[in-house]
Amino acid sequence: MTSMTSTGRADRTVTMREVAERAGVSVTTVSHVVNDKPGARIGAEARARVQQAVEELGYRPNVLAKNLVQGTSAFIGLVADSIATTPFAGQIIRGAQEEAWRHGRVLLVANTEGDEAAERDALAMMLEYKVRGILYSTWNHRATAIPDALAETDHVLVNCFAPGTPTRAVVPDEVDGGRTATELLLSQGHRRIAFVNTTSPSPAREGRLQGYREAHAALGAGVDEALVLEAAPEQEGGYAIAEQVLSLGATGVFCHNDRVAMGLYDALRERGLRIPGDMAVVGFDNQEVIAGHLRPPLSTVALPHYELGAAGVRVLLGAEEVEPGASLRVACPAVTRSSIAAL
Amino acid sequence: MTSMTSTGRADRTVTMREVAERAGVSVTTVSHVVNDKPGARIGAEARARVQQAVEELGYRPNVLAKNLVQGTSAFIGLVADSIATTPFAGQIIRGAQEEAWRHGRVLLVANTEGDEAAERDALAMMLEYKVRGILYSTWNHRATAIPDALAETDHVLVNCFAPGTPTRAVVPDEVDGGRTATELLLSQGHRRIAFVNTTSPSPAREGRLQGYREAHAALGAGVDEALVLEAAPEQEGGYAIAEQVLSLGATGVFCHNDRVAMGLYDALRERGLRIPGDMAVVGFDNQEVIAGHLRPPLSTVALPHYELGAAGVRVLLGAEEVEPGASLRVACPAVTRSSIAAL
DNA sequence: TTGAAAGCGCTAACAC
DNA sequence: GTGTTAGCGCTTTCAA
Repeated sequence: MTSMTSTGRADRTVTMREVAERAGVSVTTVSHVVNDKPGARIGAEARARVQQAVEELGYRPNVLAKNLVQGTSAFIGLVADSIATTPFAGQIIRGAQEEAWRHGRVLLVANTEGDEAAERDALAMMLEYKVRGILYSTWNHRATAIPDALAETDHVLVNCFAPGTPTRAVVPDEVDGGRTATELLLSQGHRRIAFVNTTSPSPAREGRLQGYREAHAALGAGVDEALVLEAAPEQEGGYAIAEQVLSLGATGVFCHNDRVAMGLYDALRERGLRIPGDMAVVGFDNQEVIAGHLRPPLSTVALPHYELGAAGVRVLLGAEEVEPGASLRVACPAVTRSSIAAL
Repeated sequence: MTSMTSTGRADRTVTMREVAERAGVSVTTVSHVVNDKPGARIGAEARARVQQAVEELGYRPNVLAKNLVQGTSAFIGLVADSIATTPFAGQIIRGAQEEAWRHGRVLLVANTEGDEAAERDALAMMLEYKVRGILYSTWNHRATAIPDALAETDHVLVNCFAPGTPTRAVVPDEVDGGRTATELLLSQGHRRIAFVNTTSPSPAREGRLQGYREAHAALGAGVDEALVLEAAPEQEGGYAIAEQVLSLGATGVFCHNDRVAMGLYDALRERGLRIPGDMAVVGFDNQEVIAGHLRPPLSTVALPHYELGAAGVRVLLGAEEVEPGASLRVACPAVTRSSIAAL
């Protein structure tokens, strides 16, 4: 047992040489045993002595030294523009983190909160740590310009894309999501489905609308363009749009996101209307705290953040193929709860 | 300019020796210039040549090599039990991340999602990277047992504590929080304040109740024990407890958390009651998506997750002093919105 | 089956 | 002012 300080820290760092000495073998042998080198003929007796020495000394290999000699690090960098604002970034990080781990890699995370200097510093740091590659992610799906430093290493964009560059990206399939959300309502017999889209231009806005149209088209049903509304993508927007939705005679609503749905819930309730009886509601995002706990729980479509992060790592490591300049589109699965009923 | 592959990766790694050669100086000189060594007498001319060479070659120092020779790494490990379940863990990570950065350190994050094997692996990994120390955190404030491997390096607990050990911890000040929440109501003249506590035993449960009592005591006001209720710490619990709160003749409620408050909102609204007119409501946690957007926006008390992470780093680095076995208590600030009105 | 030795990229004496 | 040199802890030929 090594001695400890009052706060419990082991004060000496055990090296391979010490293990070798105690086991009475060379460092080469220790290296072979510790790394379980295939094709290394080590006597059972020597191996045992090494293992015992490792145990007794509490030896931990120094990965930094190993990386240095091998010329490769196991690091993957992830720069996120915001881990504060939403729980979304957390899921991207988690997905990347776990997938990296599965491949024996370690994630170096930096959040820039949109600050350019912070971003530059973060990238420099990652490059100095000789990362295997960098994942550049944004919390909301959008087009972005990529910083120059990224070019110094392999990189993949996550939840964003850089039009007109050869950069590979992994993004949510908004069209698929819009279609899925609409189908949730169509499949229950609804035919007058209002779509409360967001007012801010974005891939989500265009994509989900297209999905809404496609879902109708697939059924040979037409879309009454009057049913396509717009509101600020927040509770307040959903609350304010209720009147219009009602006046249009819709029996179901597809909201741009869960927060809009939450606001709509409030407005409907104030009018004494019931969900899903008087109005079926579908959200988007699957923001747990909201969707899972509204009354009634909200049926919605999930933004696949975890999967985005995980796929990003796979693309970076070449485990998943994506053409230069292309985007891998990840499906947005339906999450059925109880805010929809058959018409 | 170094040549690039189709995906934009620089394919060669430039070393200090190459910079030295191109600048026509020794590596020592390069090292001095690059690190801006204090007390290094370098001629203006040589310095300029080095800087130019660095620029032209696109040289990036190899931190791993530097760490190796200096015997110290700039890594700090953070193991979190859950970055998935709540947005809270994200804030702890962010706080730790940014504070570490301020001290020139890099955070190595691992999330275990409660899995023991994952935790063991994560700790082993961090130890192998020769971290300066480890932050061990949980998403909710609670007592915890600490894994043996932690003893191998300096460590600090964040949002949890290990009773009966010399481990230092950083936790939210629940008593302060409970007092703050109660005072929000008391200061508006409310005297019959119901407290919907959680049913699960925890520091939060005991602490907030104590704070509730202290706030009353400070005013010389007694506490009617009948006003202290309990409910499952979720929307559903808040919804179900409404009847009791009302029957007690309370004019204000302090809810164990924002989700309980959200459920209570629903129940009050169903009865045609208005907030804050008919009932003033205070939550706890300051869970943005909820508290900031309920109708009316919820006054609450914030759990200082960011600050917990940041303080953890400071304690670990010795920038903030904490006795072995002691806990640093971080205040829970009030966040005033519009769910309270003067009586 | 095992060991000696070179060297990864860098820093830090110490010499010039 | 600037260069030489000896490692940091490890892997990896190559030889024994």
